[in-house]
Amino acid sequence: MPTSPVTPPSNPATALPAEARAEGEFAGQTAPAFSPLYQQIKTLILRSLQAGEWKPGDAIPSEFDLAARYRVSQGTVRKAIDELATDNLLVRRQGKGTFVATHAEQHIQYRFLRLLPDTGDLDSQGPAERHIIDCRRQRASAEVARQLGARTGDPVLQVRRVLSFDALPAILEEIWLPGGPFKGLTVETLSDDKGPMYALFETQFGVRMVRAVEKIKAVSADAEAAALLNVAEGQPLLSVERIAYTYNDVPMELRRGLYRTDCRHYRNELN
Amino acid sequence: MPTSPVTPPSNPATALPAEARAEGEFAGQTAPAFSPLYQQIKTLILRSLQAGEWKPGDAIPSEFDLAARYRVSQGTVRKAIDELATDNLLVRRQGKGTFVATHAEQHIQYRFLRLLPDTGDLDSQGPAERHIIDCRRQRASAEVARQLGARTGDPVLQVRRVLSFDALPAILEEIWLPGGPFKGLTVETLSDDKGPMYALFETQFGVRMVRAVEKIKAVSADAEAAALLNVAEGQPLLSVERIAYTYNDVPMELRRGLYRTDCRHYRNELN
DNA sequence: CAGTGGTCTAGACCACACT
DNA sequence: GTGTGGTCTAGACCACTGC
Repeated sequence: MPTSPVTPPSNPATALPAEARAEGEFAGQTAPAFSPLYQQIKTLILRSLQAGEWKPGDAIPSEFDLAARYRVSQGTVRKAIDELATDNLLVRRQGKGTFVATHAEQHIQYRFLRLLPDTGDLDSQGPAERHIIDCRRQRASAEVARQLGARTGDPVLQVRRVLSFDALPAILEEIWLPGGPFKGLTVETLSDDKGPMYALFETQFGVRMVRAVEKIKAVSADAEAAALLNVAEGQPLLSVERIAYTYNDVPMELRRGLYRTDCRHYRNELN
Repeated sequence: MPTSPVTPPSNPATALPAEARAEGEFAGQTAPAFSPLYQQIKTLILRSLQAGEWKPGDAIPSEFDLAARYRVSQGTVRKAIDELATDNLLVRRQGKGTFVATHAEQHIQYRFLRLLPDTGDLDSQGPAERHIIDCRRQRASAEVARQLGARTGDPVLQVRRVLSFDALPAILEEIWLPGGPFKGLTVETLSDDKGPMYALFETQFGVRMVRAVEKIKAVSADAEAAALLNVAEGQPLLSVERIAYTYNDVPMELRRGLYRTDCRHYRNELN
């Protein structure tokens, strides 16, 4: 950073180098509208994350370095990073640095799974046993395509599996993944892997799930679900339909789970 | 603020006036541990909220005034308020001030209700029609007492009601409230009131619900629920058990809802 | 216009982790 | 010790609201 540190206070928004000028873009219809500097920095960092400049688990440059790179003050970078950290895209560790969030090496086994034992104090249930039922290449139905932001007939992978806790089946899941990003995913890949599926997606396919939206209903077990979950046909089950998104709100997974809730419950905190 | 503005940088934690010294307290067992200034300020503001110094809907003093009052810089107050705002305890309005969050005059009809129509674009469903079934004074069962943080046999109020959308019953709720804080609550109070129940709690009883935790299960409709919700007995329903808390994590309401999810779903966002 | 929150800066110092 | 994030300050200026 040869020039700036002592530059007098010019308009900082226009003082940004080409890389940092997220303001101009193209401004299709709506007026450019004012966007604070730290928001622009946030966008730039996000772009680097998407582009894979820093991979999950990596440390990103220090706040000071980033401030120099974007020609802003450390405080401004800090505010940008703060927001990315509360979105769980980055993780700060005092004294060490700021890291790209990752599903691997993340102690929480299942990032988005909210099913807890009714009695079990805390997460005292052992690790889930996973059993893949099948993994098929197929074409997206209109419904699946719509939810994945794809077109009807696009290639998709369908995975079905059962999760058990203490040898008791608890969850039957049906998962759809877009064929492109997940080319090469097979039953073997899934079966051989230990650890969360989302960690596998990161390391093998470079796809990091960032957030998800779920639609929950109560349904009756049909014959197949009843058999696989070892309950009577017609038993009430929780149906959890999840769409998971990568960076930039791109949907990358559709998942429909049927949860047994006779000894477990879906826990949700409301603020 | 006669003295400080130019005071040299002494230890700010000990430079606070008596009111602001949230550090010392009594430090029962654990070492006092370091807590940043803005956390202490946050605690002090919280205390004023609990004490009712500023009521829901009121504006609190400006950041500048609070900074003077606590003898810290505006930035420190700002950070404290920031956190309280993201916790939904305060609401910032640029150019106007910072206000105590309230359920009344809050455009969102139901703060904690996550049930949405499957198709209805957005919140296009009309306001809910409410029908109180009964409201009884009784003694807390062991189970209810435990969840409300009370003792078995303590006086509680039990309310049952049905919520309907477009004349179709959708939710059957059973609500338990501690007798003390809600003394004087009657069927009439509830029936006469229009607007969210939590708004009534605020204005009539000075109880503001701040956060809640829900346990969700799938269950079968029993005869009574089936009749009230106009479904066949045995139909799957969503059971939503909610504990709502006021300031300081004090539980103030236990609520068990049975939701019809044939045309609606419980929506949850995961980050 | 004055008052409020919102952004940005620059510099000081603290707490923590590594080496 | 060096380098990182974490806290705190003080002052400048911008954007919004309402008189």
